[in-house]
Amino acid sequence: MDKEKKILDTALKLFVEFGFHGTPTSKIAKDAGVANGTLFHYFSTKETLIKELYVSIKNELNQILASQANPTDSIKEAFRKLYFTTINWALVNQDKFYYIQQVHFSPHLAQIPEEVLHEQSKMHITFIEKAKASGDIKIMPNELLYTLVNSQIMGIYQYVLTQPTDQQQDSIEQGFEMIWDLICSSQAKIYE
Amino acid sequence: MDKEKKILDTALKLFVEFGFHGTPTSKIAKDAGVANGTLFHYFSTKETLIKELYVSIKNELNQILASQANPTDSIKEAFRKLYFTTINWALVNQDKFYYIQQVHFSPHLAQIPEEVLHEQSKMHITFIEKAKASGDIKIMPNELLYTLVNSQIMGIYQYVLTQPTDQQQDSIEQGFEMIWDLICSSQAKIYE
DNA sequence: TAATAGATTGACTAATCAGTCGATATTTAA
DNA sequence: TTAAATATCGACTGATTAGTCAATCTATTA
Repeated sequence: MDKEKKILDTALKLFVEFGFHGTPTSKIAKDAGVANGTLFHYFSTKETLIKELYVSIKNELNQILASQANPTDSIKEAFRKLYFTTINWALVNQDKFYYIQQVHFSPHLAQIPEEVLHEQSKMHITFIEKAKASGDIKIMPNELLYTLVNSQIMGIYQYVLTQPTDQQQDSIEQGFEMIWDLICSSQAKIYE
Repeated sequence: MDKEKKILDTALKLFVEFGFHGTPTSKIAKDAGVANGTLFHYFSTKETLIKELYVSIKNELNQILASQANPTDSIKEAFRKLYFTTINWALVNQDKFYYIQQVHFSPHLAQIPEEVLHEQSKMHITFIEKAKASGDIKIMPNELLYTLVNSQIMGIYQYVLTQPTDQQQDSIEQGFEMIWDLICSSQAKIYE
């Protein structure tokens, strides 16, 4: 297996379990089955490793979301896909989803260039603008809409985690109706 | 000034800015104006300091919320107070609010005993049960309600942070209408 | 006053860890 | 086949840091 990838995988597992501080690079290398120096051959510093792991995970999710997009979908359908795909991806990749938050609430986030972060949310912002233009969505600032949807997804995800597997999809569905109700314009609702 | 409190205040500031790893105990002691040994007199380990800081902050917020509670308030009014007080407290105490999330997405959370965490959310859970019994709130699991409200508060808070001060209260108000709309029973809505 | 307990100090240490480096192996390209 | 480039190794180091400790100071109490 590709050693660079092995290092990333191992780092993810250890960072999530023991935190950044609690994970020495030597342990990452050892668990990944590579020499100490090899880790620094691929990632010049520990900080670089932390950042590149973050970016690779965000890219993975974004690529999956992009692959689902279908121009002929209605706004609601498109939004539904975004929501379901994200939550289900998070359920299958709990470590990765957790790691995103872990970086988000750490000083490492400030080390990631603004343009990289912007690149990550670009797709969502474009979608939001399209949705608003369609009139299916309440008039509100883009930022607010983005933040609300994000936090709702976080909330539902966290709740679903506490549930038995066979009830999860129902809850996700309910969560979708709620958030859609929250953001769709009442006008659109009437004619729905 | 009380040295123990000075240490906690300094630790908060440094942890938020530089993270747990990036903040040596020696720097906390120095910035707090106490000797190295004094820090360990009050907090036997760095881990203890991290945990006690978390608990003290949560307690502070909970006490403020409890002091606002008024038994004669309607459910909506009581919920409104909870929501407004939390967000406004968060705006005034951004470091503390951030620190709560920082601990939440770190391995340190697992070090805090279940009973302490439960104690922290007890008030909210009691309120949720009262609200549900009143019929003003949609029928849904306590956990879901709790998580949804929490994440909605996080979302609104984060959005409000990006806004100029003079528009913040309006946004918080709008956010309240949204979340109330999300959780109040349609039956109660009709007779409102 | 004398005695006890707690608070405070800062130099010190044992351990850890991020990152280096020179040597060796492997792959690629000419 | 040869040469250059890249990958891999792991012992090593310089710096850092959590936590200790014996000594001193301060407050309380009998």
